[in-house]
Amino acid sequence: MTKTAINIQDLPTVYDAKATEGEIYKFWEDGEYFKADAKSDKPAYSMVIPPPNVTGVLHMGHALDETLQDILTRYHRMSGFETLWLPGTDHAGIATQNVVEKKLREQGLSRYDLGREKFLEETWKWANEHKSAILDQCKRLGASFDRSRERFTFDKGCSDAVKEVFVRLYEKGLIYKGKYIVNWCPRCNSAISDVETEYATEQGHLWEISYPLKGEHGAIIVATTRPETIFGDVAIAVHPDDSKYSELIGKTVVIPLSGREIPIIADEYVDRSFGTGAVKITPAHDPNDFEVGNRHGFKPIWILDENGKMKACGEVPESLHGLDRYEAREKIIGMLEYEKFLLRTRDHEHNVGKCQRCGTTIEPLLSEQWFVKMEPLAKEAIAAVKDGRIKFVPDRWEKNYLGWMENIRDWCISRQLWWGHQIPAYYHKTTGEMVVAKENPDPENYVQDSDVLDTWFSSGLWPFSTMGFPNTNSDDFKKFYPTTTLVTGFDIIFFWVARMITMGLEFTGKAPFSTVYIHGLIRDEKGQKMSKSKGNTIDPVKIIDKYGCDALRFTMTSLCTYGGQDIKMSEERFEYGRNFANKIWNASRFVLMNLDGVDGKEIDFNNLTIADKWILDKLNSTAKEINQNIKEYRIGETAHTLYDFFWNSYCDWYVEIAKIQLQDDSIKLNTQRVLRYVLDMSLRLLHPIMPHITERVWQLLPHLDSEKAPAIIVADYPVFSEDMVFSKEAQEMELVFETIKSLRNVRQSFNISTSLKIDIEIRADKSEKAIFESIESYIKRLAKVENIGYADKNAPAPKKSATAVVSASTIVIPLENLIDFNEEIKRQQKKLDKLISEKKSLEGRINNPKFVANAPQELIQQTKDRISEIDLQSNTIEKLIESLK
RNA sequence: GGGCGUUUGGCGCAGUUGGUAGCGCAUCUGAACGACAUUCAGAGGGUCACAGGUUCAAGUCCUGUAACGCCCA
Repeated sequence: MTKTAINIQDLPTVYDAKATEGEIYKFWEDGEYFKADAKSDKPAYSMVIPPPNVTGVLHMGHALDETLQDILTRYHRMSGFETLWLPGTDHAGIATQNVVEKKLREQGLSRYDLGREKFLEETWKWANEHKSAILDQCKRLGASFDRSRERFTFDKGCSDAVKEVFVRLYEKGLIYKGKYIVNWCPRCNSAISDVETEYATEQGHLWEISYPLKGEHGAIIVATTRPETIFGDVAIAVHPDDSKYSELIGKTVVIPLSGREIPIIADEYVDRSFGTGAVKITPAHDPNDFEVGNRHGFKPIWILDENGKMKACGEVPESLHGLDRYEAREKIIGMLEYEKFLLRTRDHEHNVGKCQRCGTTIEPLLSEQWFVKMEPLAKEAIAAVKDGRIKFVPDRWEKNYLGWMENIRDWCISRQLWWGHQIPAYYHKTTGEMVVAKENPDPENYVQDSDVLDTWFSSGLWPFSTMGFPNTNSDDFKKFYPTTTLVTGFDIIFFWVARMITMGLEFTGKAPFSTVYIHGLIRDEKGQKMSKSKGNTIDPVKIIDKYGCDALRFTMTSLCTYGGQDIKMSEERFEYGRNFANKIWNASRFVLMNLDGVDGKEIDFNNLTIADKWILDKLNSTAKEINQNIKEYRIGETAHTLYDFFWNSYCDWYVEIAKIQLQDDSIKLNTQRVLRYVLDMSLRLLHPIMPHITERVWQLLPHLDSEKAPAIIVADYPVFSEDMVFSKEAQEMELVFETIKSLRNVRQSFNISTSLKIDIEIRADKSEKAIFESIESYIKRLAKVENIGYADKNAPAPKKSATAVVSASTIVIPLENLIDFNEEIKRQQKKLDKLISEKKSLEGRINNPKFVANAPQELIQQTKDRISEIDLQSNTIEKLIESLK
């Protein structure tokens, strides 16, 4: 990594990301630059990573999320903060258990064959093997997180925090155990929470079934989407005001195929317009029916088991025992039809709950579970967002969050799994008495609850369980909690963000972060979600191999919008970042190759050319804009601004001009200093987004004697400086650009080869003559001009020439034998038309008395100035056209 | 049903307080050069979904409509 070891001339002409990035990352690791110091005096900036699942492999979503966090981390590290980005992984209860069970199945085993203890051993083994794989992959992304603080949601510290929180919530009455209808996944064999249930519209049927009245003729017709549950019916309900059924209320009917007798009841819950207006009540298998059942004091009857199969119980006909719910449905329909109980079958579209993990249709099941009482916790979580302690970016997500929080439902936290934090509740073996405590009070006589907690319960503690909680006196907790920013996708606002906020406020009294930065999701080029099953994923590691990490980062970043729109991604888009990295590389090569003899002194401000001042001014305003953009989380704009500055200002103009200035011994040294300075500052500005290439070049660059930083990663981030404002020169440089562009345009219009040098005659306006004289060398080189002459502004327009009207002046290019005058007339006419239409619209304004009365003075003046400029130019062009005819 | 988002050149998208529409890709034309062909120079291309309204002035603010997408019920 030392400068002397490298011969600048040997640097490859194409940037080799692969050869650079690993080496640079190691350089940072060896230098321990990612390590945060809890004892530092600097103000803290901290962030915790949204812990990826241990089961996961790095995907584009991580790549984006981690890149944005790394940008913020690196920016703050360079801006004087003691910066901690804390990495870790999530034990991912169901997902991990599924993976290990699948592996067992391949060996013909189930988890029950192993038993709980052995199964957990296996799972731990698997988790330990995979725990860090995804974070290792993040190294390829350049992630500058502090691996010495890496955590796992199931490690000792996090487990202690979970127990502490569970016990305290229980003691406060905020955790309770009870029998309620939960979303049950028959495949995962566990309860899941409301947010883990997704709804999909499905084409189903509505079956109308006749329940005969007991002891008399007649029947009541009930419409249902789930005929297989009739054996669990405890009543038929109708609306109390439904005259159709009023005389049936209180009568008894007989359940078809089973013969059990149930009453007809009245309940306002019934929707009269749905089906026949009479519904069956099955409290054990439907959430609404459960409520109705409770109101009327019915005992629920279970007829489906945890696997979604018909129970072998007295209520269910023997021929159906053990049948899967869908098989049973088919069979029951047949039986009902045969027995003439089925009156009608209609198509019916309805919403069906699906398990978010495996897509299996949810079975609402009445069972005993643990819940967190959310309403009391939500109060503070709502207040914290409303009063601004926590800010969402973009702010529209605030509404989304508040809407959910304000209608919060209790959180089912128990899962019938083995992999996870086992619930710290203990039951007496004989009396059944329950004790909730961090440790088993008496292992001889008490057994622990067999259920485990929802993974998100531990994720909800992540910002403080990782900082030492429950020990709130730890150095990390004191220095880095609360964290500053949380960066994540909108898809886990409810799952995770909301829960961290409630838990953080409850247990630390502080909001766990002050800003939640929400970005969009990465989709494929058609806007579809990427998924392995669809086969439309893009592997970030492959992209890094092919285009380079910095290219990946820059491309992704540039696609972020302030509104957090989803990003449509296709592989070709990474060429954008790769090309930019290559541009940086080559501009740097140019500068490095031209720094021979440069000293370690600062720029001499008394010996600056107009171009020097322009680029310094431009750099300065760019730095200002970038700092502002990052502070406002306008990361996409940050990328665009830097791209534009570096490529279009520095490379396309300043470097080209510097080539001229380097030929002039009186300004050579200072030009070298400016070249170096602007490159150095550009690299720093770019570093958070493109860390590797900027560090690489920075290490090669000779620095000022006063430079203290050993690496760009810890160098000062550029900020706006009053000393670097050169408004006048920046304005005057416009003349350079306009002149050169016009001349190039003339050249292209008349097919004049670039190898042919031309002469020009400038008819300069008084105010511009001096500037033209000072920029002659630029014009000569960049527009391939041999001789520059001057003439009076009002001299007659010469024949046989092309003309460029630039600002208040006119440039004549004599083109004997080279020019087709009809072409020139056409060219000039086009420009004239454009000016005239612009003038027309401006005049429309200025002639409107209301505009003059209301518009800001500055704008009025601007408009007037522009009109006179147009007058001047169009006048010149008109005369020109006349003379050409 | 409620809420949110999107609709801008062929494609993908920017456009922060209202002040004459920008970028990348693609297209067309041309290319001397010791940083770079992953490059350079030049050019063409948009009645900003639609209909009203506010304003001197609307892509931008307000109302409504349509299409697509997401979240919640």
